[in-house]
Amino acid sequence: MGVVEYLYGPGVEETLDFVVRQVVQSPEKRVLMVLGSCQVRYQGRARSFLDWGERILIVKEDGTSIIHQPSGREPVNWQPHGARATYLLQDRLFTVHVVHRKNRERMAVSFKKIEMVFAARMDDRARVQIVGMERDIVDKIMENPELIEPGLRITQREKKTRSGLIDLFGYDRHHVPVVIEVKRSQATISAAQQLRMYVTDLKRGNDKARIRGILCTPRIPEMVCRLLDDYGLEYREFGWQHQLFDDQQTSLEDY
Amino acid sequence: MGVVEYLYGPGVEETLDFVVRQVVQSPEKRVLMVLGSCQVRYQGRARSFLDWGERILIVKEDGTSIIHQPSGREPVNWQPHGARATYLLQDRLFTVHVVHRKNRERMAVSFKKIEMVFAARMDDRARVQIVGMERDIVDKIMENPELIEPGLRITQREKKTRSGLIDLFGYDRHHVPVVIEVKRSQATISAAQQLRMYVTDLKRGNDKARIRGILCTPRIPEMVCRLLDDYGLEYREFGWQHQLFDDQQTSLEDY
DNA sequence: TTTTCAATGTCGGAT
DNA sequence: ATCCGACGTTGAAAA
Repeated sequence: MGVVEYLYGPGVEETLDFVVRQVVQSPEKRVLMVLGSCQVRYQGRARSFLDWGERILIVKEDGTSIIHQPSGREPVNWQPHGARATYLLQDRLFTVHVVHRKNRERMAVSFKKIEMVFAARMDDRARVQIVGMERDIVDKIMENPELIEPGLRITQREKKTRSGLIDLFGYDRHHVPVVIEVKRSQATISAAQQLRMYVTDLKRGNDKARIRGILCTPRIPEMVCRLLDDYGLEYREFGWQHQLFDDQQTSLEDY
Repeated sequence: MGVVEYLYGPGVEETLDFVVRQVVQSPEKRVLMVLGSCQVRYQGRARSFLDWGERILIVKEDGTSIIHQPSGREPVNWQPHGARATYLLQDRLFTVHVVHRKNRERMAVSFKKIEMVFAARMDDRARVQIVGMERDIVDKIMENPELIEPGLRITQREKKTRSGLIDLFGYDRHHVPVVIEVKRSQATISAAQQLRMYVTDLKRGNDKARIRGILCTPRIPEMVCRLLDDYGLEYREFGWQHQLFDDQQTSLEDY
């Protein structure tokens, strides 16, 4: 990080001065972090109030603002990118107003005590590379349709229907049309319905036509299974962990 | 915050020593934050790699670990609560291994340069109070069904069917059964399907029975509207912003 | 811009 | 523990 400026245990005036100098008036974008005791109000899609407590506030370069409590993955309050933060003293509290004009939302964070504040220019041009998403599973099936069943031919990917995009479309060994819907994690009721709708759509104007629907997913709850049955649809167990590579178990044991 | 200890620009050995003393061996749970240049690997439900860049790592009291880039609301890598962090030097890198045994997942963060590291005991017992969630809208309709239409009577909330819980159930002014599905934000295709399934379920064994289905939502896309039409279902515009209180616009204008 | 759908979704509640 | 649905979901891709 090119520059990291910070204050340890500053007063509210000192904090405001620091933020104005290091973030607001800085020629380069900076990420701001504040640790301290604060209260949070939010108004927008909903409305919320969070009483005093010790938290971490981060205001990012793109306006994203998040407030983290000492536990939990999700920020307790936030504004997404595109928001704008302004800083001021209000009733002897260091207050950050984060306004998202486009979304018509705003959040106000008021600190009565600041343990630490710091501003950093962060250089990060890397983007995370992920393997194991739905796209990868679809790729794998395209490549080798026999993974689903012998004789299966895939002819289209992301085939359009009136009700959305079909993941995979093709014909089985008896030339019966097959619709395949892929889910990377446990099958849901909604996935079953989605598949059903695709099949129904394709049958339009030819109601007695035989069209198979297959839901490919690593796991399926009882209820979803019943639903598929009711709709005359099928299910294939298909998890990327077994298909894409199978070294997960051993390497996890290392710890 | 009772205690906030920190180091500015420490070396990797110094960092490890600090973390062991302040976090691992601390009798009280602490939240750890590290700013610096790191690389991240993840393996579990999927697999990912993130090349060098300047980021913020937070390891919370409950094991939650998140890595934030200088923009975006979502952590670029993370582990949810229940994970456990261990700290070590590896190839002259300060490395944090976060392992989630239950989920069979792990994440490794390696720092080559640390700008700042600090550990804080955070006291936060407050929980956010939110108004404007689906529950609140359902409450409002329960209280005054006329908001939906004159003569409507609600008799059941969270009525069970074979395919799930119906938000609201009752009878209209002509004693026709009505199923109401509430969505706090824009209606989705899946919501329309859900409602349809509820109505179908209730008709079971009495297929010609008239049962109305109403989707209550503040906004509905064209396609969902068509779907509802196809299924013989209805839609009522119902946004909590107008119904629960109506001072949002004026107060947002203040900024 | 709007719509649609995936996500290492996370989280809470109910069974 | 599994299952189910909401979320101030966010984010990306396509229309």
